Amino acid sequence: MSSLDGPENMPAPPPILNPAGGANQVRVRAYNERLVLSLVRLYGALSKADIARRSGLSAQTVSVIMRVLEKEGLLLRGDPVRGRVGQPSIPMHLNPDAVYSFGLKMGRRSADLVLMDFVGRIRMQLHRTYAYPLPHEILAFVTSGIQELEGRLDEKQRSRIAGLGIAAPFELWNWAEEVGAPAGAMEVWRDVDLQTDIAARVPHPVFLQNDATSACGAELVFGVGPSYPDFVYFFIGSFIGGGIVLNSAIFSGRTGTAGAIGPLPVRGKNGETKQLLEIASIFVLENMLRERGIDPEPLWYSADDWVDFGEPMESWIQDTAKALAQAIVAAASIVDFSAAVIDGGFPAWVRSRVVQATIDEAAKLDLQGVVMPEIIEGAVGAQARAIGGASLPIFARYLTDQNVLFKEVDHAERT
Amino acid sequence: MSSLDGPENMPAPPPILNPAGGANQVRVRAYNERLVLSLVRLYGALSKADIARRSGLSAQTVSVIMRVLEKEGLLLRGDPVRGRVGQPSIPMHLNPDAVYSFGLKMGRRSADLVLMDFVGRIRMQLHRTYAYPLPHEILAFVTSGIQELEGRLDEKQRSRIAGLGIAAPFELWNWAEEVGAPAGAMEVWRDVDLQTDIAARVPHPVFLQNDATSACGAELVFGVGPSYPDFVYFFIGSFIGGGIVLNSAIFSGRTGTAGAIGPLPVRGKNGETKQLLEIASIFVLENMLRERGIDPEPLWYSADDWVDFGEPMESWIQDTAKALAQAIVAAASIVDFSAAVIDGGFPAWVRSRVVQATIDEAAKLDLQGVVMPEIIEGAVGAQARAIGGASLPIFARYLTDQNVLFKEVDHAERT
DNA sequence: CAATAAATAAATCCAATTGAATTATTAATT
DNA sequence: AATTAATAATTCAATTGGATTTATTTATTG
Repeated sequence: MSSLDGPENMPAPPPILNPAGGANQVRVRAYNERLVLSLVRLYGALSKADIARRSGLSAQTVSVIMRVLEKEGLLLRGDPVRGRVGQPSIPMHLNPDAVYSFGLKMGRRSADLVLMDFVGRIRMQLHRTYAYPLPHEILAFVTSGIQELEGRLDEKQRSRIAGLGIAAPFELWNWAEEVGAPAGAMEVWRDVDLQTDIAARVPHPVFLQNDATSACGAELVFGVGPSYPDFVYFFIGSFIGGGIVLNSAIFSGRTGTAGAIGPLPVRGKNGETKQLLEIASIFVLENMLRERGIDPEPLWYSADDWVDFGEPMESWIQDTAKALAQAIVAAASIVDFSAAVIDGGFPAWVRSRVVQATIDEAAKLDLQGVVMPEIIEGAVGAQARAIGGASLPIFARYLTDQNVLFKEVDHAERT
Repeated sequence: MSSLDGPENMPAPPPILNPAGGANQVRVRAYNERLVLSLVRLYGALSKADIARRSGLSAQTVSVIMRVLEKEGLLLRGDPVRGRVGQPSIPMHLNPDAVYSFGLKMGRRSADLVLMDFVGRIRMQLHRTYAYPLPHEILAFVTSGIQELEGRLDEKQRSRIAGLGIAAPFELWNWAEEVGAPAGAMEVWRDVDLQTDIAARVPHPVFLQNDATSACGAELVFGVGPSYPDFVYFFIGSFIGGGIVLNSAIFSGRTGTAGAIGPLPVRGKNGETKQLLEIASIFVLENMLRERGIDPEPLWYSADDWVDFGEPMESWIQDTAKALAQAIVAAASIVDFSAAVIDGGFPAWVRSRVVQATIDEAAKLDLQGVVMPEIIEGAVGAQARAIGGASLPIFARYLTDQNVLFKEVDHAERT
């Protein structure tokens, strides 16, 4: 009954535990430094004494660590806080200019390259639209783009670039026709290893993650994450995708596709079973517009700048909300998420209407016994994917997403 | 857009990070000791050099740690392994008698008390059936039972008892009538804190966990866990319940009910929407038997000893398999589980037929785009809940479920 | 006997803690 | 207004304790 009946009949079980799990002083210091930076990031600004209280470390230890971090330029001291008994505390905050990171969002209709600083602000960006993406064009965009953006930095700033994080869809060759690519044009992507190809042309560490997962990560770090320890996330782009946050950490799963939620079966308008992505994707809206003779191109110029497309958009929002509501109930039946977060490559006013419609549709469903999550808007917006991508190099090097000492980095790194 | 626009407009975000997250030497040693024990447990037997390689620690460190653990009686040395060049290695394994632990499974129809050893073998057990559980009877059963079992141990053995782990259903008062309890009889449970009440009467640390989650934990540790890093688990008791394993660790969620899966909506025989627990629970079979004038009592005498109930059981297995198949597809759409594990309070031959029927039913569903998990039988069996309960004190004190240094224990401990 | 691997003893290193001292402030009292 | 007490932040110096490094011993194969 048990697999532990003794050493003799053990058929050498596979190694599941992290093989490099041991702890020592060097790793402890590295971990504590990341912990300090992460606490400062989470709270915006904290004094040494604050950090000592929150980390459980001694004041002396924190003092030493933070002095080092300040000397390295990662932390800046703010104005002393007076008004309370005792020596005034000196809040320390992240130096926004201490670290920069590139984020590349590559999509089915457009690509974005952003330069993000240490506190998550976008400092520069480039945007490009296309009918469909081709490897050599993407490569050219990212290499020339990085060159251009780096050209606007001085030597010192360039030395502070932590790397490039790519947010890209998996299996681009699927559904190529639905987005209007010529048959077979996307097949080239089957043999492309974007991470390796870009790493060969860029003098920085390169990271890669699914685009929706990246957006979810941005929401976790810069959006509603601090208020919700776990949530299911939907990002409506030309295709809908998603992500899952558990215990304040991205859960990407064995195959990296956890929370993909695109293929989730939902009941369509006429009672037929459809996949979520066949309803709640912007390409569907695009096709609806085209059918009615409306030019859909403005969808891709700038996500923050849609015009009101009237009836067809109204109809798309309704369908999308119905499908999202069902997906949320299904997810909530498996895991007791505290929130369902909805964002997308569209303006805030569209997002707001999608969310409200989803709340209304969810109320119509049978919720007996289900712990329903709060259905809320994402706080990051259309650039979430690029921001999430740009976060990858920073987190890999300076921050910790959880209080885990020796977690294996689940996104491979190439230098 | 970002929540990090500066310290001035931060409304003090809630503390999500573990407040006691700092690392120091004492904790490092405690962690490394647990890591060594966990590696030995996982592999059955390992030499010091093996542990050094697998943990990444230096040979000397491992040597010191394991000598201490051997001195404390937790590890035993096996026969030297010769046949290879160099000094023969000495495999070390857990001393089964180093630690004992009580496990109490309290259900709607029966209770079990087991004494488990350090390697997960049941050494003694008591069983009791009832029409429905009442607090004072459970308390009497556990206190007298522990007294009786401890009486069979000598003084030295008694001193090695790590604690008592309780596996019990949440919200016992729900569905009371369906299992034949008189209306209102289960209401008393609303005000009972079983953990506290038992802790007051038992001289050991007491832990509490949902019964299905406990069974899932037993499967993770003593069953298929070593072969599958993540799986969704179903335990068919008088009510069906479940659990979720992610990254080789139990995920119990914010409210402790993740993977409860009982209220999952599924389509019933006649196309109507039902909750999973209304179909795939043993109480349903019990009622079917009673309707046909068959005495259902043998269901509860011993889970390993059912008679073949013929047609009604056949019909129940079919219904159950249909519902389980739908639940598995729903779960797989959210998380890319590598397996769906089915076990229950019934004999292995029933489990085997349920699993085969579920595999057949799943094949009939639309699986387009879904990463389907392997549907397999649980390896632990009917006692999984009690074993999982008994594991709680052992894990809390001696082992680590993941390579997480300072995880907060998610089951409260009372001494 | 040479090569190899396991195991361990001794010395060294390093980061966290402890305890005491310093500094800067507010609060209370004269 | 001046003085004293209390409090809190920060840091210096000494200590602690566990991991690593280096070197040695032991046991085996070929």
